[in-house]
Amino acid sequence: MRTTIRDVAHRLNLSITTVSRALDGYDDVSEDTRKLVTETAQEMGYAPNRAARQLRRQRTDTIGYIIPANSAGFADPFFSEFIAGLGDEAAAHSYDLLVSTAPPASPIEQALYRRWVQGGKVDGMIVNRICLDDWRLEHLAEQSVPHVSLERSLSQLDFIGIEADSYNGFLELMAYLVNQGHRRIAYMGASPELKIDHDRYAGYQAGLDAAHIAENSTFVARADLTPEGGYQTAQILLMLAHPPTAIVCVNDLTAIGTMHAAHERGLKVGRDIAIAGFDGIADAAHTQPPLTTLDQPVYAIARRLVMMLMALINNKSLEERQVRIRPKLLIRESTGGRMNN
Amino acid sequence: MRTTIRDVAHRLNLSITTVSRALDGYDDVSEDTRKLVTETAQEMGYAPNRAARQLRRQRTDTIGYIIPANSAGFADPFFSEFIAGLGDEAAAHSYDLLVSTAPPASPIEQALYRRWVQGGKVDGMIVNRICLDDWRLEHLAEQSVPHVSLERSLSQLDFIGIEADSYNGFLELMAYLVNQGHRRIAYMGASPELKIDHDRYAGYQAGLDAAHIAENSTFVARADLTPEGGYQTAQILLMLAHPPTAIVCVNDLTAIGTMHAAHERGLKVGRDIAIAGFDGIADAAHTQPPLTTLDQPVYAIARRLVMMLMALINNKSLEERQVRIRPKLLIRESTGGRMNN
DNA sequence: TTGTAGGCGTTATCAA
DNA sequence: TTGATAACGCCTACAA
Repeated sequence: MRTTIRDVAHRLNLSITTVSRALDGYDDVSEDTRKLVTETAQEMGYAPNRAARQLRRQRTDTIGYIIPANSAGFADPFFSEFIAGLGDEAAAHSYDLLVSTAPPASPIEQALYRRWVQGGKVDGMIVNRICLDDWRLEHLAEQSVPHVSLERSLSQLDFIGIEADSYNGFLELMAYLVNQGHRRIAYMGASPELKIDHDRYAGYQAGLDAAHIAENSTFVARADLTPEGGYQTAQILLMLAHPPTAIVCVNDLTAIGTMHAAHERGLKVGRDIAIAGFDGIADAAHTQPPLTTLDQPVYAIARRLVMMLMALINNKSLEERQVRIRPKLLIRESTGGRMNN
Repeated sequence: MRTTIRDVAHRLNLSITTVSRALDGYDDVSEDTRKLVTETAQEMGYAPNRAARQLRRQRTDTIGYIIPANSAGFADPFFSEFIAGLGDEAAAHSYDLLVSTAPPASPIEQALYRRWVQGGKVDGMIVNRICLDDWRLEHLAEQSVPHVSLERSLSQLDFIGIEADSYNGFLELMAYLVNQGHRRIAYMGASPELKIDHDRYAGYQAGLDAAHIAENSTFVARADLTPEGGYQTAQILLMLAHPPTAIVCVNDLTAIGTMHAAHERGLKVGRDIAIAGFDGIADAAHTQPPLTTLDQPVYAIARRLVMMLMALINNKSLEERQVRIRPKLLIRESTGGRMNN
């Protein structure tokens, strides 16, 4: 049996009330008593039972995040960085982070939401990998569960969270490539239901438009955000009779796979073909050649999301309900340039 | 207010006892009642309050894992894969996974353990990145909290978990390199307190020994498991008057940084220098050139760890308390070979 | 400054 | 087959 507050109280011949208040820092307890209590509690290895506290306080001091894992054994550094950010910021508020994985829109995911949200296992949720039409956001809004998201859905009335300005990021990237002389630029995206694909594709199109280049449908391909998917799909693009001279990818992992495919066909990336990604994962700086990418501060974004969620949960006012972050174009050798970084 | 079991009972003019038992699948409740209850509960969106259930049952159906994050903004794909494995297997047992991050052996980490373990927030713990002398394992054993670990410490009396056979893996890798004609082989490790560094370094030494090569202390370097660290540290090795012709790295990220440094000095990896890693992260197959590595099935290991922990928590018997996994040598172009994969 | 007592929502024991 | 009732450990009005 673990030590409870009763044990501590009993040892000191005090009431549990006094012990409770001493430990919680109420000011209606004498300094001597407080000191005695905290020391004894420490010594006995007492820590308040979380379940009991939760039941009583009607809050869990826990937030939840479900990793949208499509395939078993996936491994996007984006998530380790994201989770590290969530965990660190949560810990800074003495909150815990509950994590699970579930394929998007699967029954597993729905069961999890039920268990966590209806069962009061979490006080709020973090959501990402948003779809244009996303049941999770609707569900959470309906249940009035505090939540923040990275990216927003179209149906969302009152969006609270952060979004990357993918559109303008891609526009900038496209302008850069056009400026380098590229006219045959391909887009390697992800599932078109994803908000990020939607935005980045739109940025791609706008970039073509601005340069008065007609869109070529054979230059639009979609993979699954993994290096493997990028590798496979890039092969198709590269086998075209008139292949592209540049490929912009929806994320870094896809770009890494794409580079691999290009190398394999004997192309020198950065000279024979330009390839760029999105995310700015740590690896991207160390690929060969280093990868041009639209860098977004994933760790900082995660922390900021938790800060926003904390405010929401505790009914604090939010200075900004919707934060827009412009990714930073890091030009490296994979697109031939050496302008910075 | 969320719907409670009372609401359901009230709506059906039944006692909460009956509702509880109907939902939990006891057989002393009539089929009609059960059907009625489950349907109504579903319709009302009832899910049992977790805190109350935990308090009553004295178990949380939750396991914990603390990511040993040394630096902010780290991002090792090892962890996303590991966490995905933990989450998936936990979910398969209807368990939840509580995650946090803390620098190893920091006060933050200790406070977390206190909150989770003493506070009964988790039923068991997963531990990895084991140090030769690891306070976490001692603490958990002392408190008799169920736990399993990836790797073991020296002080551990009764180790339950999985360990990679790093020693023999490195031995095999060294034999391969020697066989390729390498005599000047460097070791790029991590903190020597880590069990993985200890084992892999020992394997490196044994490999030298077997080939009757004297150890050269300038060929032993240590980084911090990141690409950045590998990059920095490799520069030192490569600037030696007589640099190594091969570098074996303690993990893939370090190897990626090392490759970067080599490229930067104009070396063609796989021809002018051989570089190998450990882990088998997905990226490793798509680096340029593809990275030779000792592949360990991280996702499967994570799942297996949770299975073992489940057995421990539920007092089931464990067929194997200590599992040893031999990593698989994947020879790719970064060491010049093309033998497989 | 300290103590008494009620209840958070469940599950389990016992009685009907 | 069902229902009343007592905990689980904690916090907090209220009383002393």
